[in-house]
Order: sequence, then C-alpha cells, then structure tokens
Amino acid sequence: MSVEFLWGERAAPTRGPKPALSLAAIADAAIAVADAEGLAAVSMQRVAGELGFTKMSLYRYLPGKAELVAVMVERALGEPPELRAGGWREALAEWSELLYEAFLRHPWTIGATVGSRPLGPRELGWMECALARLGRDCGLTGAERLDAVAVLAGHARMLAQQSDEAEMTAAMGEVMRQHGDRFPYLTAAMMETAAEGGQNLAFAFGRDRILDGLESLIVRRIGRV
Amino acid sequence: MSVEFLWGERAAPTRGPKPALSLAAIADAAIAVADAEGLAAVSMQRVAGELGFTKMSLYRYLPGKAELVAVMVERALGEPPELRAGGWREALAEWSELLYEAFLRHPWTIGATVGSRPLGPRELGWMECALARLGRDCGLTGAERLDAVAVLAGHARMLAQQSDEAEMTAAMGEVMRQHGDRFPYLTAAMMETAAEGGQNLAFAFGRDRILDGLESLIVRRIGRV
DNA sequence: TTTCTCTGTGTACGGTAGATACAGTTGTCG
DNA sequence: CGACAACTGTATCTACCGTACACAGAGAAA
Repeated sequence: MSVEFLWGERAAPTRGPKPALSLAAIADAAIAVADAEGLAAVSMQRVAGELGFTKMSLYRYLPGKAELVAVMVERALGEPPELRAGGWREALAEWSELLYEAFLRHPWTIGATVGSRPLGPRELGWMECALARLGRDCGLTGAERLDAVAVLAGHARMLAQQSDEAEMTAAMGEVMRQHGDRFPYLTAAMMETAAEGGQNLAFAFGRDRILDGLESLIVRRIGRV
Repeated sequence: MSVEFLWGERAAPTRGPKPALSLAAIADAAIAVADAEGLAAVSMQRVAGELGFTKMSLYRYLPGKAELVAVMVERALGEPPELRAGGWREALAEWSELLYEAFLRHPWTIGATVGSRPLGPRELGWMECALARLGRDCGLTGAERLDAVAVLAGHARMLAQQSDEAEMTAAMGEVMRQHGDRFPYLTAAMMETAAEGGQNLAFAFGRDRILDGLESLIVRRIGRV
C-alpha cells in the first residue's frame, strides 16, 4: 500500500488515448457494490464488470486493491463537516453524531478502517476539525486531546456497528433462550431493554457519558467548562 | 456460519478410526499463525500444514473457515475473569483493563470481531461478568447498563488497535511533515504528545473519563456511587 | 469375520489478486 | 504528413484461496 497514493495528485498525461475510466468512477462503483452487498462482494472483477471493463484495466488507475479500499473510505467519509458555533461540548457532540451517521450510511467502512493503514486527508481532516474545537486552552495535554477525540470516534464506530447487526441480535436471542440461565445479569438487562422499547438512544447515551467525563476533568483542571 | 457450533458439544463417535486431530489443536495452531503473522496468514492450507495434515482433513472438525475464526476468538479471549472485590467502578476499571490486555495479546482478535457474527459463550461470559458488577441497583436501566459496558469494551478494543499501529504512526509522521500545515491543531497535539513522551497512559485516560461520566450520571440518579 | 462408520487424502472447480505481454489509439515532434 | 512514443484496455498466465466430492484405509460393533 503506497501512502503517497492518497495524497499525491498524479499529473494527467498528455499523450496516448483518453482514459475511459476515472478513479472517482471506479471508487463510486465499488462503493455502490459495498453498500448493496458488503465489502466482501467488492473484487476487482466485480467492480470492473459493473463498469463494463475487464479487471486488469483497473490497475491502470490503482496500484492494487488495498488502494481501492482506501480511496473508497476517503470518498465515503466525505469532507470534514462545518460544525455549528458553540462550546467544545456542543461541537464534539455534533461531530461524533455526524461521524456516526457517516458510518451508518456506509457500514462497510467500519470493517475497512481496522488495523494499520495509511490515513488519507479526509480521515485526518475529521480529526483536525474535532481538535480545532477542543482547543489548547481547555486544560488538556496534547495526548489527552487526541485520546478524547479517539474515544468519541471509537464510540461512534462501535454503535454504528451494533446497529448493523440486526440478525446477530436475533441469533443471540435464540442462544439466550437456550443458555440464558448461565448469564442472569445479561438476561435481565436484555429483558429490561426489550420491555422499555427505546433503543435508538444508545449512541447518545454513551456519547453523553464520555462528554460528561471530559467535562468533569476539564472543570477540575481549569475550574470552568 | 452455524451458531450451534460454538455452543453444542458434539458427541465423540465410537466407531471408525481415532481422530488424529482435535478442535483445540487446530485452533491453537491457527492462533499461533495469527499471533505471528496476522489473521491474513491463517488459511486452511497453512493451518493444516502447520499440523502436518492436508487442508481437507480440517473439515472433519470444522464446517468452514468462519467457524475456525470463531473458535480462535473464543479460545484467545479466554475465560471471563474473576474480578477483585470492590465497587462497580473499580470492578469495571479492572475488567476493561483485562479486556485490553487480552486484545494486546492477540491483536488479530480486533479484526476478527467486527461485523455480525455469532457470539460464543466466552464473549457473552465477559459481558456477563461486567454486568454482574454494574448491578440493578445502580440507577441505570437495562439498556443503559448494556451500553455502558459496550462503551468500555469499545474503548479497550480501539486502544489495543492503536497500540498495534507503530508503523502506521511512522507513516503518518511522514505525511504530517509534508502536509502538516493543513492540520495545525492535529500537528500541535502530536508535537505536544511527542514532547511529553508518556503515551502508554492513553488507555487509562479514556477509561477514566468514561467511568467519570458514568459516575456523574449515577450520582444524579441515586445520589451516591 | 463381516459390516458399517468414520478418518484423512487426492482431485477438481470456481473464485481471488496480480504479473506480463500485446494490440490498438492518440498526441507530439521531426 | 509520417514516425515515434506514450498510453490505453485486453488476453493470458500463475499462484493462491475455500470447499465439494469420491475414495481407500482404519477400527469398533454385529
């Protein structure tokens, strides 16, 4: 995986035939496949076929599949958002919600952004726009600010992943019916949840707890929010 | 992927040749490969070769590769821990740290536990032993207790993943040197971090913020911890 | 001993990523 | 204009992957 690929703009060649494809068109076709059938369905063959070309033609635009996935992620993530005016807490709340929604729009990005990988400009841009609001005067060190943003991002990622797992929850219900007695506290919590009904506020709950925790530390450090 | 596989004990056959392999031996060989070279290096061929058998022999013990990975995860996770006595906060702090260390021991489990998958008894057991400490009398609803534990688990997973990415950080440093001016706040935070030195407390920082947030909610709900 | 079941093996198939060689197109320069 | 160089997409090839299936041998039950 070449890091430069996500950052460098390659000069458009002047000689030779006009390219029939483009990086953007390839990425969009791949994203459409991933949205519809998951990341596992994205193969060079499949994407090229979707565009009416042979798979090897894609290698004129991309060094390999890893780069394709990286470009897909960058495109699916979108430009970093313009956050509403307000304090750091409101800004980070909005930021994490937007990230959460981006993950929901393209659930495969969750699986595509695990492990070591080169970060593209947009992924860094999202980090930047959160850090811009958690400024240097909030009483947190640089490492703490980075970690605070990472915790929020991790929460958005985890909750988006959970909401993508309807059939997993169904399969788990079957298991719980058979082995529920081995997990009394888990069973109780799930029964309560089912009785309450409202489960869509799971993301907001965790996010607000994290922000509560940050706020209490900041208050301890500088005496105000 | 058959859910029953992780839960059911298959009866040992009485007739025919003695099995030369065992599920445990296969999983251990696969885990050794994954620990050394990553999950991508785990193929039926490779695991069977490691044991001195042909790949097709593995299918006498496992329906397919998905089940192999599921068994690997269950084995690598280990039995749910016995948490020290104490309040919910100390217990959850220890719990998330143990989970974090389990992820560090087998970094590939992070990538193997994304997306919809059948949960095994140990994965549920870990949830159970955390929920047992965040009891019904803490003022949180069932859904809130589940989400609180999920946030802590997600944090452990995310930080374990980050610490596995030394070369990613290195590659990012190169990128920042070239395009750092586009990300001033990110650059500042990273410079500060590098100057401070101590980055191993990143996990504890996030964990303590999450626990702070939970504590402040519980205090609001029932007036005490 | 015969029978039946389970074991591990060999072969085969369709899928994957990717290297390489090649034919056709097209801009630039003599 | 003609020759050349650069670039395109295609066809072919290798090396894997997971796994379906048929089969020979092992070994306990009948």
